[in-house]
Amino acid sequence: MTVPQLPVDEIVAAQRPYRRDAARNYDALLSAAREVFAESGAEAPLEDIARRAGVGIATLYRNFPTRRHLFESVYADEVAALCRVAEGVAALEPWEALDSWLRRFVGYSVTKRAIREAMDDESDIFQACRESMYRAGGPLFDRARQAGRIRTDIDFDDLLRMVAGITATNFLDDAQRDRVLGVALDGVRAVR
Amino acid sequence: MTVPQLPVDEIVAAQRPYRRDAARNYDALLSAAREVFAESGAEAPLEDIARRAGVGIATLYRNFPTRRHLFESVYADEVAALCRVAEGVAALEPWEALDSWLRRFVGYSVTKRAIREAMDDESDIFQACRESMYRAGGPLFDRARQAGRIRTDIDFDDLLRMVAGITATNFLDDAQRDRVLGVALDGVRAVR
DNA sequence: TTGAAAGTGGAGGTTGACCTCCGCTAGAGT
DNA sequence: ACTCTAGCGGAGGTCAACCTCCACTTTCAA
Repeated sequence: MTVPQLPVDEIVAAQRPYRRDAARNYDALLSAAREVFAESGAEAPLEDIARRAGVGIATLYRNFPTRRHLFESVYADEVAALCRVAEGVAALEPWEALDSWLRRFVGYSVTKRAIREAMDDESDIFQACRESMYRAGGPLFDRARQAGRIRTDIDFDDLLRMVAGITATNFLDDAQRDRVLGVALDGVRAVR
Repeated sequence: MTVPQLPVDEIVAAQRPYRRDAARNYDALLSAAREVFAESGAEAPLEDIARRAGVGIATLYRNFPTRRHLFESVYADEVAALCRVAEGVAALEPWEALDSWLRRFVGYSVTKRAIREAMDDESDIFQACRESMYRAGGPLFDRARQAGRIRTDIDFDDLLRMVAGITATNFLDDAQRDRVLGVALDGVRAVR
């Protein structure tokens, strides 16, 4: 694979241990954490996560010295996946491409919701994530803007936060979330 | 005052104890809780809240048997305030009235952010809050819609959730939040 | 004014999450 | 195949939040 190496990917790769058993445990912990955080919120007992991963609590602490470290890794993992999606939609028509990428946020919002409150924008990992999002989605944004489909008084960061806020909110059902997101995005289109 | 009695007001009034010392402690606890939740998040130690209210921990538990009860009361208190605001803007031009009411959400979002994740839509209090919001803001919405200022494929619940999501999100500064909210609301206006 | 009833505070027992320690296991390199 | 080391598990000590209990204080209405 010749995927361009994004900041998140580097960080994720650097964290993953070398030995095969250790790497397996690391992966198991990461996906167990994603599930447990989504189900029980960001304050879920770390022991639950270790148990679900089929791993001792010590192994969890060895890989992720603090709850914060684990958070950041789960988050980085999801961001990386989201960035990969951006490549997949690059062939679409400008507004379509951006629009469909933004709508992918929904799938990742469960974890994000649980994670967000404990996350401050200052950490290195978070910076890397933000940077990655810019690289992945920024071109789509620029292209749509050049095509005249985006009003000029909004920037990419505005847009990201808007969508993040909406997708992280509870709705009655997915249809409502999509409808609301669509409405907000209509506001993003070029006026006139 | 001949303010129309909203569901929240009833519940808030019913909870407040009769005796003067008890009522004073109740109020102190409520505003201490609002502050502490805003500062330290929804998991803040209840003892911090009791201390800030200048009250024993037992008094807190007597008034609010569980953390959840306290949450709900703080939340109901804020909703009540927000509902009162809706009367104040009723004189404005239809879209202006709705728009300015929605923008008041921002002021109450700090607490809401801390509270939301622990809040499920099933509780009686939450239902009462929702009901109150409808009564307070629904007319503004209907009026704006009748004036042709709101697209017809969105309802009031959609709009509430959209704004709640955006206002509960972290932004670089207030200017960014306002800008993004404005963009989303442009989407809410009648298209064409 | 006074006494009954409602309310108060905070010490301390209980609970459960956190995280370390160390004897054991399994992978990597020769 | 063998060794040596990185990695493993989970028992149990530590710590902080929760919440109850009860002797004392305040309010209120008669």
